Amino acid sequence: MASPVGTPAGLPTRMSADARRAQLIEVGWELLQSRPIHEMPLDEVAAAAGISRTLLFHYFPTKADFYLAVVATMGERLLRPPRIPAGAAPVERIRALVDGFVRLVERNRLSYTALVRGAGGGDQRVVDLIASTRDALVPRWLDAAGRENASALTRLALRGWLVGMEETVIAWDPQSVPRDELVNHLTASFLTELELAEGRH
Amino acid sequence: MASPVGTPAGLPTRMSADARRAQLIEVGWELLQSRPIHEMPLDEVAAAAGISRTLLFHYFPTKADFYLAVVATMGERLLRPPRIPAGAAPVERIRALVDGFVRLVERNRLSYTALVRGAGGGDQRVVDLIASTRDALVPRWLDAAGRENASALTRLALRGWLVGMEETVIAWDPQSVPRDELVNHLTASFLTELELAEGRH
DNA sequence: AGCGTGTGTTGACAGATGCTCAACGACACG
DNA sequence: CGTGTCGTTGAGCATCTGTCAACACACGCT
Repeated sequence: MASPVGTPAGLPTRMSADARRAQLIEVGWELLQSRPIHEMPLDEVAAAAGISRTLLFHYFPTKADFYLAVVATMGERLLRPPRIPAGAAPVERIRALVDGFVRLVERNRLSYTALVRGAGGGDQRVVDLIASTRDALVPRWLDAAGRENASALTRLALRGWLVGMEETVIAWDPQSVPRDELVNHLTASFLTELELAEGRH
Repeated sequence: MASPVGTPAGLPTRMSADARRAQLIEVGWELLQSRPIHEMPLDEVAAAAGISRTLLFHYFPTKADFYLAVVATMGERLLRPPRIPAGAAPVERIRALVDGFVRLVERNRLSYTALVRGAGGGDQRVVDLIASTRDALVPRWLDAAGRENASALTRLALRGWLVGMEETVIAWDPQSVPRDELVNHLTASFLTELELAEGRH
């Protein structure tokens, strides 16, 4: 067995509770990127961390809890809101958000898909987590566009638009569509969709 | 145990191979609507069908194979293309497609979400199946809009749009957004998105 | 220093589930 | 009536999740 992840050289096994938790989440995250959750035995997580399986259950009562913790932690880390130019026009601010997301996927394609893949994993709490994460995104984008008090239709439509954008960027092949073209289109698409939804509320 | 599903009264156990396969898929489909795949033990499927677990493995070599068969069969049944008015204008034809999908979700919300939920189930073949099903949808919508030879960006954008629409309709709450408003918006949104994508290819 | 308490840690065990194997039995056909 | 094909099954194996009781190391108290 290779030396445990997150420990200097396999020697020290005893850790503080917080450090252990963090390490386990880190290890789980590594493994999750190469295989879906139900193909990831806790045995392997424990082995990769250099501890016994039992200890894992000491920190996370069930496998689902562990999975939820991993997804929640990494979701926060990945979706940390990008900086948007404060004084710029709405177009530029939206473009910044789009560009930020495209860059996110470019850099972490594997991680990101692994994260979203979890939505179907089956655990209701994970589904809810992803749903609420998406919900939280809508006001942020609305804010960047300089809108407030959006109608129900607007919020619904933008939520759908965001999911569509996710899919678009993930399915995007840089060889057939240049990056600029993608970002331009998505930016214009968002603003158009917003106007359309607001125009008839 | 209740009388097996798909048999007259629990009496006859022996069936033709095709009938048995169909019955098992039907049973699996019923159970899939109330819980995700990995919470559906094959024991229960077998019990619900009134057969032994072993027989299930006789027809489907692995659980994943069984699941794939269920998703494929039901996907075809659900996504049977709706009739679109032949001579009508593109707007009306797109509206017909949108309306058809909304109705589909209205009638089979549970089934539909159960089906898509499988995307994350982890089996690569199921993921591919759903992806290719979505891909196949793009030309159909393009066709209804009277477009051909779409650019790569157009196809990519519309694929994303379709996924966004899926999400929108599933998340739609009829109490806060009237049905007409939803259909109108989605119809206009599609056409706008199409124009936008084509305008700069 | 000695000792006890808290807590990180573990091996052994139990229950569930995917999957295999060898055999049984009913129906068709010569 | 014999024979073989094929639907069917019970028993068994391997893997994985989750439990339990006990061990060991650190720290506070006298």
